[in-house]
Amino acid sequence: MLCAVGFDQYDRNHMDKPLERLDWPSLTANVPAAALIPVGLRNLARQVSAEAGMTLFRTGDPVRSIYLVLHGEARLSRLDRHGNAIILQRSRGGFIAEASLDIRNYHCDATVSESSSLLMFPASAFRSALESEPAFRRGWQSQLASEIRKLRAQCERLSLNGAEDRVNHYIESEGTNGVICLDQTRKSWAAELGLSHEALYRALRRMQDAGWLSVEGNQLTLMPTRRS
Amino acid sequence: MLCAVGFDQYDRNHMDKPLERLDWPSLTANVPAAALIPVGLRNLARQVSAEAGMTLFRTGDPVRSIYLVLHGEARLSRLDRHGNAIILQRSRGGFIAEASLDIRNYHCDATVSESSSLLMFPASAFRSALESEPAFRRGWQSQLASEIRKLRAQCERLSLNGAEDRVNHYIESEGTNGVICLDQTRKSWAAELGLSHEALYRALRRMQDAGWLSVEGNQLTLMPTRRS
DNA sequence: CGTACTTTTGAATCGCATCAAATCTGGTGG
DNA sequence: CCACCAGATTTGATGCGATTCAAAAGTACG
Repeated sequence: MLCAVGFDQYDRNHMDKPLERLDWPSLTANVPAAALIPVGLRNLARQVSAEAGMTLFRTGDPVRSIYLVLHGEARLSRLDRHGNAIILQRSRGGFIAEASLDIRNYHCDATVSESSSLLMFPASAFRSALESEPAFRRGWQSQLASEIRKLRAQCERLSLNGAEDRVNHYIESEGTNGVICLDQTRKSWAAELGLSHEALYRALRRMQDAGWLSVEGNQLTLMPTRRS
Repeated sequence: MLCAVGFDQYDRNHMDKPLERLDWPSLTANVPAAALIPVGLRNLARQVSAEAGMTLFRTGDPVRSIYLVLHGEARLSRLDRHGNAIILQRSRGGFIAEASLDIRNYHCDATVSESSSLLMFPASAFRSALESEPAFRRGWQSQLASEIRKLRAQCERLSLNGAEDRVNHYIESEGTNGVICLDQTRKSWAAELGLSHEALYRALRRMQDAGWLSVEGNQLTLMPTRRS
């Protein structure tokens, strides 16, 4: 399912929209991270499209570009010893693999999980802009710190024993006021929670039966009556 | 076991060594992160000592200081709904809670797990130094990125199902060439691995019996014969 | 020497992973 | 439009492994 060639080779043939057509102001409504990019760096961006399953880069590839997901979703993953992919990051409307900016080679694989459009920035120009643009740099540091907090929450969640506790923790930490609208399939969510999809289905069922959770399509609501 | 007052109040009575006595060059041998600190910021540091169990700050406290662990160990933790502490970070010879620099209030508790000495930097001066000192800023960004990679490895580990797989992953990713010297008790390590301490003991036993792991005190060695 | 904590082993229980299978869903091509 | 297909969703049955409770032995520290 994965593309056999790296994105750096592929995209030369598939760059579809000239960059001039990019409506930057309206872009930043859906992709707040785009607002950070200074104008000089914007002009060096290449806009690319990718189909589901395509590979952006692989473990060991040199870090030449920084990717910003405009629409769709990109994922960072690694294979465990049994060959199962473990998802390390999921980005919708933001950067992917921010932490690779200061290393030479990637430590993970990055793929696109649905039809997506992205911006690619040359890594060297990206680093220079961070040096010369204080506002950009502050925003970037803030992104890194925010990613750290998110990952700590993920670790906290994965160290909970029960499936129901993980669901509860996810909704409370990733949602707003006990409500969340899932942006992925349940199967994929199960993997993010470190559960088999069957275990997740059953946990959701139990929580509904206990009157603890309300499910309407992709919108999940924790009932205030039994919130911890 | 936790100290009833915040560290900001406590330390005024317990600052033991005048800062002048700090031997910065020799310090950086054990605490590489200290080498990043520009001289101007060094002079604003307060050196403090803390006994095992003392609290540095609590969830909700305003972020006034940045802590650097010189000797000993500091931990970032949160309580789950059952009242069990979950360790989110463990720092020996480095910064603690780096990601809190750009937020107003802490999201975790920080405690000292053994007799330790630390440096406290005023958060505002720390932020100014990051603005004005390019080398310091680069080092800091690199620290943040490194913390992200470490947390991703931790998430990857916690999403492995078997106890033996987690032990194996820990030694391979935190150790060097399949060898690691534990810097904590096994009980504490078990919690970091998301396991009960009994499960960890049994996993270690099974791995030894299988000739897969060699244990000599705190030094664990994965046998090359059966490395994945 | 006593105390608190870690280390270690045992036994019972519970929950999740796994395998299996049926249904539902969205998207594709005839 | 309908048939079809791949993948997601959902439920059931089974086994294993981790948690839990219990207890003994070892260890560090005052």
